[in-house]
Amino acid sequence: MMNKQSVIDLLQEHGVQSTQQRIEIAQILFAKPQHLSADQVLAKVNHKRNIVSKATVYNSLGLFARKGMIREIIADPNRVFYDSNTSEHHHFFNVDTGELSDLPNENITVNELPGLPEGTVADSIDVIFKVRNKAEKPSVF
Amino acid sequence: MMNKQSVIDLLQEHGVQSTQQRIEIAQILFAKPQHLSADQVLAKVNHKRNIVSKATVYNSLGLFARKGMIREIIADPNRVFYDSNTSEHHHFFNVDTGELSDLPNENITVNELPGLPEGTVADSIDVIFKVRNKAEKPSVF
DNA sequence: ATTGGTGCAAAGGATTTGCAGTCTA
DNA sequence: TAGACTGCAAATCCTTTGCACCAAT
Repeated sequence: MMNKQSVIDLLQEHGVQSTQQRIEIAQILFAKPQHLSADQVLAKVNHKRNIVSKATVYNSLGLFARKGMIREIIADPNRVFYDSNTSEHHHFFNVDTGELSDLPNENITVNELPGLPEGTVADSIDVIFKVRNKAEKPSVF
Repeated sequence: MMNKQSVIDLLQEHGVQSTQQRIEIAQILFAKPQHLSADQVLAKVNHKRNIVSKATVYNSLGLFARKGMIREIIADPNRVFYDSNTSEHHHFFNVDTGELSDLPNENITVNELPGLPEGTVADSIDVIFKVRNKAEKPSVF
């Protein structure tokens, strides 16, 4: 678990005012590289006692993502995941279980891009490699 | 606009029973290669008169996607897009406007994968290249 | 006739919002 | 103290569901 002072420093580096709740949330996120949904963060933060409200968790995660502290991963149509690992890498997404895992970056190459859409600049690239459980026989609807 | 008989054939090829509403929806989708959300499809289908209900649009889009007629694109946390172009290709997503556009496939290479997660098999790969509007100055929250 | 499809409205789940109270700088 | 942040509950938005009616084979 990242210590409190490191978290405060991290917040400041990213221009985010540090508050009790933001520190709690950041400590959960940066405990290790992981993918958590807002609800999962809420559950972890409030595991011991109720320290942070749902609204604040959502607000903080959105803020952290905008500030580049964490990365938003859109893979599951039902919820957004936040990744505390912002280094270049991509993801496996298990469509059966909804689990996300890391995909080493070396295996994906994006060549020179010919033309971005009119009047736009590159922001980021998300690669989602979808996998299914092997055992499950494909459901024949 | 794809004619009615072609749509009926397409449905049959994919093992989807053809009905009035599904034909209406498919005609919208396959009018041209495009990315539409459920609500956009609903609006287009019912442009003239109310022919199809919201539930049926959602059901049909889900069915078409499962059957491989169209492709589901998860890029915008707020809604799912459906792409009538199922050939190998990826997407640009403008985070400012929420617009999706095609990214020619040649520019992305996925090398051999070392290890998929335990007990899983490959399903598909989605690459979302996020872009921002050039003019807009980055908002400094 | 049977089975599957549709429509409606209500339910559901994730995320956001409004506003009063509280904390940080 | 002023401005920013938080908490709570209500509000929103997209999507799914339950169930009665209708259509396709």
